[in-house]
Amino acid sequence: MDSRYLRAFVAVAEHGGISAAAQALGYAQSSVSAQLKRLEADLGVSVLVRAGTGAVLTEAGTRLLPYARESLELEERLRRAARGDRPRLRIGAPESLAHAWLPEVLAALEYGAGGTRTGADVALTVAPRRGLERAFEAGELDLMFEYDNGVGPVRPHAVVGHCRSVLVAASGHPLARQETVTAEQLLGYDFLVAERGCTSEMLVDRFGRDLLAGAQQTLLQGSMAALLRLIGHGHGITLLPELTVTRELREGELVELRLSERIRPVSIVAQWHPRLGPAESAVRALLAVAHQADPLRDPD
Amino acid sequence: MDSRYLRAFVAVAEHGGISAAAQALGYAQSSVSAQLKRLEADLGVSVLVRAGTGAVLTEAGTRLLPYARESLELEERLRRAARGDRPRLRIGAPESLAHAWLPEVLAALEYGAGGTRTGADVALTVAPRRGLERAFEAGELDLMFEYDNGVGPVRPHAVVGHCRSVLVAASGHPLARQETVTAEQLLGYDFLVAERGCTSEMLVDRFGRDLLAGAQQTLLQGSMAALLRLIGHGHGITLLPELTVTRELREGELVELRLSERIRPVSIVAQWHPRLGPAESAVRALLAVAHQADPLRDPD
DNA sequence: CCAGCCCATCGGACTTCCCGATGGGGCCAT
DNA sequence: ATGGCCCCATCGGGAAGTCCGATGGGCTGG
Repeated sequence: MDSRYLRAFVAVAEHGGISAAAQALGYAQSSVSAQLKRLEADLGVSVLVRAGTGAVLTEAGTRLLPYARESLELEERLRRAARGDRPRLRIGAPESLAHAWLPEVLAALEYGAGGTRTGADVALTVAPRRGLERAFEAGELDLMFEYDNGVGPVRPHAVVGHCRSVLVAASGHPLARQETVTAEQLLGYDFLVAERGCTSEMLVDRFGRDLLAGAQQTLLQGSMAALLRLIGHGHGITLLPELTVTRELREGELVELRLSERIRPVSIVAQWHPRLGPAESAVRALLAVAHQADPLRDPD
Repeated sequence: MDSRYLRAFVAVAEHGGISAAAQALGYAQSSVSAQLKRLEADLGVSVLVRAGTGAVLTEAGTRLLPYARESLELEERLRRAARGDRPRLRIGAPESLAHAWLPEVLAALEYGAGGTRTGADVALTVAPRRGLERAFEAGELDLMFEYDNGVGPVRPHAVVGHCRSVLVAASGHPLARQETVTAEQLLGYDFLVAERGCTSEMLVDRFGRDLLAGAQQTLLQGSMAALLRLIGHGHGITLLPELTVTRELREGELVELRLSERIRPVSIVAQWHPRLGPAESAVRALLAVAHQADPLRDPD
């Protein structure tokens, strides 16, 4: 099996046709056509249906595509490993972690947890949870950080930290003056949701769907800074991991609402591919740093 | 990059020489020699040092080898996926789990958790912990079960169950007559260790190294049945997850010693590769069955 | 119904691939 | 030391693969 065949197949899947794929790859159309024919002969199944308008994947082709992508991805890692290049570590994280926690961890890692440089090229991708999971499964990420709030399908993960969840608002917010705030009182105020799949699911988990259905919600994805600025100007309240707003609380830009019910803390979890190769040691160093920084860690 | 090159390289690494590799692969010696030359030209590094007695891997070759193996492994999965074959699920487990827990889970899985057949070809490998981890990282296992007793390096994993640890002995054992047994009293008796890395580490964790250093230990790996039979005949005591000896305790073949100190329960954890493809659904069904069967599960 | 696009196929030039044969070099027993 | 033996690289030739441009059939939309 030649990876050129897989490259051709992926290109056809992405460009919608053999001619377009050939142009993208720098081959003649007839060459790509022949490559796909050989691929199909090799696999023993037909992976494309040729039509007048282009080519679309058969069912077998749909099954093949993720494997083809992974195979090309692996070949890339293989070449890097053989050449002895610095390992590449593609990290994905939700914005609330990228905003406040991850930079410190990465900095501590790079400036040497104990003097040892990790020697990995880090590429950080900030995206909402669903996007991260998709990218991770597509092989576009080596290491992914998420929150674990106990909902969603079980996946292999390693717990790297814990964090309280806090309800925050501007210091001038009406609720900020109260000694305690009940869940029902929240209904009257605009609720800014930073990340679907984290904050909002935590709320559902805690208060039931009713709260979200009743409360006015504003979704503001992609800029934690903008969301916090909005909150700081008195536009609503939000629920976030404490570490995301540590600075803002310290500086007095935001205040924590004293909710009558305790909100369950979330775990920060990491997931990575078991066979990262050289990048594995960088992951271990990074997790060690994260573990050191965990304010709620068990002294086990 | 042609996978034939990688196959040739792996064969040379495994057989210690080009001639032997060629014979194993059914090529002429000169062909394998040329393939390796092309591989090195393609990668831009030399991966073998040729000697009079054979060929050994260079440093680059050592880095390359696991990637080459994974690549061939992936190609195999790719072919199966494209052909639409039943997914293959290679499961690894320590013997204490294979002895009593895993068969029930697999049976419940196969006879349909809710009527749905999983349609996966299961291959079960029973090996001690270290062997499982090595096999898993070498890509020879898709899914691995282990105990988590909190020691060892952090890895991504999913908790699938919990289990008490019990000290067991024959009903006629001197300690079996006592109302409670202290840790010091154990020192006088032969201690049968089933699996390095699980039972023994649990003991170290609980009682400190001194107990193990002081107690007479007998290591009996590879046959849980033989170990339990020995215990049943009065030859020593052992510490095992309760589920391993559920039947023996019920039948009265073994009795649980009532230790004065509580022994921390262990978690049963699973680890699998994030991109299993079609086998993923089989894993999920299996974990659901395991979760149902967990006697100590949180009603979360 | 025709222009335009897409894809399969063909023939030819070129390269790659594989084999058997040959030869150099190290290791070991004689 | 030296010859036998094994290992590997290289060479030449035949087979197969690879790529290209050209050609033609089929589908689509105007």
